[in-house]
Amino acid sequence: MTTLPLDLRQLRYFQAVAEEGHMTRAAARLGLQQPPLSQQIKALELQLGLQLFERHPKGVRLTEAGRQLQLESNKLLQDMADLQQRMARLAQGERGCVALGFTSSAAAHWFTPAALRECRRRYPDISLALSEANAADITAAVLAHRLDCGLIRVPVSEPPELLFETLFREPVVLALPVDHRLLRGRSATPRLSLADLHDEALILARRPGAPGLYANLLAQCEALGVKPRIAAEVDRMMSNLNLVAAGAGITVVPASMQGTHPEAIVYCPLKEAKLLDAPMTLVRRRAAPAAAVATFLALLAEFAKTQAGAG
Amino acid sequence: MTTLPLDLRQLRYFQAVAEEGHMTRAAARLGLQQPPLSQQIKALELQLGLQLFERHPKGVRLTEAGRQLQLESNKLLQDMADLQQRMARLAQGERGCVALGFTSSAAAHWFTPAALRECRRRYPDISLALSEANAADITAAVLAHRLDCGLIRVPVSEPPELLFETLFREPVVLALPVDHRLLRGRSATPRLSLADLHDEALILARRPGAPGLYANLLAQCEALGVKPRIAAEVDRMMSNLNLVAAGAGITVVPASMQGTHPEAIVYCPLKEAKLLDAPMTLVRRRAAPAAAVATFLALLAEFAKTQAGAG
DNA sequence: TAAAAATACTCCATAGGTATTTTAT
DNA sequence: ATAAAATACCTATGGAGTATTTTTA
Repeated sequence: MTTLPLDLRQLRYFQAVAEEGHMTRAAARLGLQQPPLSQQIKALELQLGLQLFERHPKGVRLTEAGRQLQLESNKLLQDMADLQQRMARLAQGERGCVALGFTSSAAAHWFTPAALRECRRRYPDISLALSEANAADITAAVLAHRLDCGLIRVPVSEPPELLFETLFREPVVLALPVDHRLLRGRSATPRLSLADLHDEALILARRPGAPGLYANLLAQCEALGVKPRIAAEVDRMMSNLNLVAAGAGITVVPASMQGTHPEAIVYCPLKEAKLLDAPMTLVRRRAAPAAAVATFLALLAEFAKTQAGAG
Repeated sequence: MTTLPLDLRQLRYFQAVAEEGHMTRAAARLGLQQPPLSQQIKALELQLGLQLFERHPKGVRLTEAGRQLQLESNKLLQDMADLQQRMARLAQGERGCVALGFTSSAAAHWFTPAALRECRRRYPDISLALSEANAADITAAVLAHRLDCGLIRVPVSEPPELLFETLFREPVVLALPVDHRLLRGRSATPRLSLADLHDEALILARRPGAPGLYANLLAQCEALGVKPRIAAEVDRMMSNLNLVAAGAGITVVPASMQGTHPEAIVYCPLKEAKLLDAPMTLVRRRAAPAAAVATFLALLAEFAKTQAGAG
């Protein structure tokens, strides 16, 4: 005998009657008439094979079995309501999981950690799965649904299924040792030009698998006939600045990195900054994202506006 | 917006589809056709505002939200099944609560603790609420639903709403000190008569509120013109035997107490035992008892038969 | 006798069935 | 081209409403 499953509706009705101790009042509270309520209670008693209420002329009273059911079904109904609540939060994007990839250069910008911190603060039930990789791998992972979205600088390829959105562009600045000759006899932070780089010792970060900021810089110099000397090639932008601070040469960095080694480095605006500025690019699939991802993307967009103002 | 409650049926359907990864197979497993199943799944997705499955040409696959729902609803469905199971056990009388009262003389008989022990062994989920009181209080408590049933010896009143059932009758025996003069020059345990009590030192247990065995004994003696001397009055039957063992006199006890102080007391059958035998009486309401009480009563009846054979 | 619950019936919403179309590989 | 899911439409079970009767203190 495979007994029929319990009916949630009947349990809810039962709860109402148990609390009111009165069929008619319980029916009113439930927004229905007394007879169907009596019927459902009776059906429940029949199915369980238990008398749940003693009928008295001024209402009903729980039997021992009824009291037992009340105790045990209360928890169940609560769990059910909780489940519904959690699902609603999932649907509204207040809960869920976002898989985000970023390049090391995207991670280096204060925007990235700040946005993630804000997401955790505002949406503690959105869990962020973070991973760092180069732009090509991130693009492939988003395409393959292994990631929901990615933060990169310059896209390396643009498959039609993906959307590349520039969150903001960031100007670049020249970084020079405080005692560099280009600074002598000028204002504290003079506006310089690419032409000033001619014959200068230049420090570059070359990222494998991504034609980044420095490829662009060299192309622009070549277009102007300017020929800097490559003094060093390193693998992280922060290393550039360490070398500049040591007086090994000059470099170009996103403006957001200003402030590193303030005692040893002077950051100067560059006339051609617009030609060189570094984008922060969001990669995502064109298809509508899951709700939690949408929430995260909205937060990123909002934060990007903040950054545009601040930059 | 008070969202509609979740539908358990849809959750069960969802589980089946999630496990099968295939609408048609899941429908077969659930004993229905594919279209209504698809409809219910769609309705669930619509209500939650979440896509639960990705539709593929060879079946369906859970989305991230679907996986979440699966995890959380699994537990809920399990809890629901458990609740149903527990209620079924309540209905079948394998679980529940029995409030039992007994007099101290009922408790003194091995039958009572043995029956309770057996009940605990066979039905560990039936909880026994035990209380000791005199027969009058027990009768009143059963009448007032404070107790489900009671074990007493001689009923003190018999309200029509209550049922008094003699589980078994127990003969009484005479208990004499081993060196008593009635034993001299006879067989080891001679059959004695009430007439032999004439002028003997008799030890009685007088129970307040219950005309018990000893009131009956004195009445029978009087009817025969036999006049024993009352040597002592105590409040527990066991005390009688202690005094007999000390040689203070003789007494009459239910046969079940034979074996106490075997080195000092001789128990002799009594010719008039039938007139004096002590009943074990079950008190209960005439109305049909709760299932667990019925189970307990059945066990008592079964045990009483055993006792009848053993006695 | 006067409340509250139970019963008798009616109606309709919807779960489920059947037939068919659409979809995606 | 094929297997699976979606859609369209129909049927019927049963939940809920209305009117009435029964119950019990």
